[in-house]
Amino acid sequence: MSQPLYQVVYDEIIKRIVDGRYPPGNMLPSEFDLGAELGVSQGTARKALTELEKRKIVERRQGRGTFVTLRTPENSMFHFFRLRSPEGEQVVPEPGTEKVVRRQSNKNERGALFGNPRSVFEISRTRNFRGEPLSQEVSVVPTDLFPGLPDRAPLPNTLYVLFQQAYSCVIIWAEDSLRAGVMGKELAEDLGVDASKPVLVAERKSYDLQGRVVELRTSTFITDNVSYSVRMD
Amino acid sequence: MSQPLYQVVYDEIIKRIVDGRYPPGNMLPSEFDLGAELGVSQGTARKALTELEKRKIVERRQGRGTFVTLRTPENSMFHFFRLRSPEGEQVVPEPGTEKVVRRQSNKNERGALFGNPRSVFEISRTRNFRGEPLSQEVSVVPTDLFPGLPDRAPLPNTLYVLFQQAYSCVIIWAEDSLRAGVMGKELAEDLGVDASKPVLVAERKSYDLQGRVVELRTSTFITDNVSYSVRMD
DNA sequence: GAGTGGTCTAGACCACTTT
DNA sequence: AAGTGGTCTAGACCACTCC
Repeated sequence: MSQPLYQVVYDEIIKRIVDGRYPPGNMLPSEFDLGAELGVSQGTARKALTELEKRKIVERRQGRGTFVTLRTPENSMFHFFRLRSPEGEQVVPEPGTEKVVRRQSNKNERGALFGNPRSVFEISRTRNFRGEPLSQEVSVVPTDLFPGLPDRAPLPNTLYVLFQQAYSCVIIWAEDSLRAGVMGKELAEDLGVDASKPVLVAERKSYDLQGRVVELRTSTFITDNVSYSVRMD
Repeated sequence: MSQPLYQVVYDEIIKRIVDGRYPPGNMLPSEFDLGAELGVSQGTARKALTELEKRKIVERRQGRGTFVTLRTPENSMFHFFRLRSPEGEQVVPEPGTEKVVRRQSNKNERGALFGNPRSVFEISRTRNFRGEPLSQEVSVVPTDLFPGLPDRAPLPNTLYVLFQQAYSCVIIWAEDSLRAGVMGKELAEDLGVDASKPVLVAERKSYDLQGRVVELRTSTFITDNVSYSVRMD
């Protein structure tokens, strides 16, 4: 066989999630039913489901069933927002300002984003933590994938929840590139801090279920009271 | 049963690696032999081995066998050194200066490191990339775990290879806490750059096979020509 | 050809959740 | 009690590596 059977089952389930047959939060058929339907044994269906669980595409609970993962503010924060307080706790930032504009993409954005879009939405937001300025985040997404997005302002704290629930676009992984920099004059005014302040700059590419790059994000963090936590294993 | 059988098998294999019965690079018994010896089926032995492979404790290759992972400069770099060039390639730094001293631990180190050591080695090193200063790294390890370490100077580029091969201490995961900062006067002199330069500071805790914190490391990176890459999934 | 890991099956029983 | 995922077994065959 060119492709393992469990891979075929895996792909088929992804397809059904993408096309809406298994909507977010819904229960999938049992291992036996899925196996019977697709003509494989329970063990093979199980292996596909285990793989899907590892990538957090489904959630399984003994005695209950297997469910399509529903992005919530909690799990979205936990997976994609890596700031921790000095005590090691997850930082839950307070929303600050927000601005959404439609504009032409630049060459870099056009090359990186799915569909080489000429038109993008730019979502700029600031956040605070314990009353102090914490960050600015600028997300750039293709307008094609997210029609009417500016009308939804104010946007939720966690964009990826909106992407899944309103646009059936599920971010499953992302890559950050981190550098040190200085705040800069423009941003310093926005956040009300000194322009020479050192900041942590994170450039992110976000990938969805179908492997498409659907968001480019540049985050600027003030790391006086928080740190960006990375686990390597 | 209180503990799954495959977990018992997993723990037993770890034990055998730690006590030297399965030395680094050596081949383990086959799934069948391992199962027979421990009184479980091949499938159960397999599940334990798969778990060990996921955590990179063993490597498996079809037709060859299962081997205790041997830390090499290559895989050590790949797993624990996250700097990438602008083109996205792994950065291979050039060694700079090196200094190893024995000193008393401070309260923080004593509390965090395994065995609450009063005596530690401090390994300070600088690195360059493409001829430019890149980083300073200061590692702190208990003297008890690494006797005679200063005599081994110059140390290899990748400490973790030495830890495994000379001290049977296998680092399997680590956690970095990242912040932005400024270089500072002292370090600026060492590296020959401006003291006000923004830098990326990474504080690391490294854990070995037995779950012990065996190293605290503070790295200071100049991110003019590199970025610290993080994959979230 | 012998030995290894990789895939797949069929069936059993356990642990947990819901009705 | 019924239905789910979790563990475990025994056995088959395939794909790959090495001798």
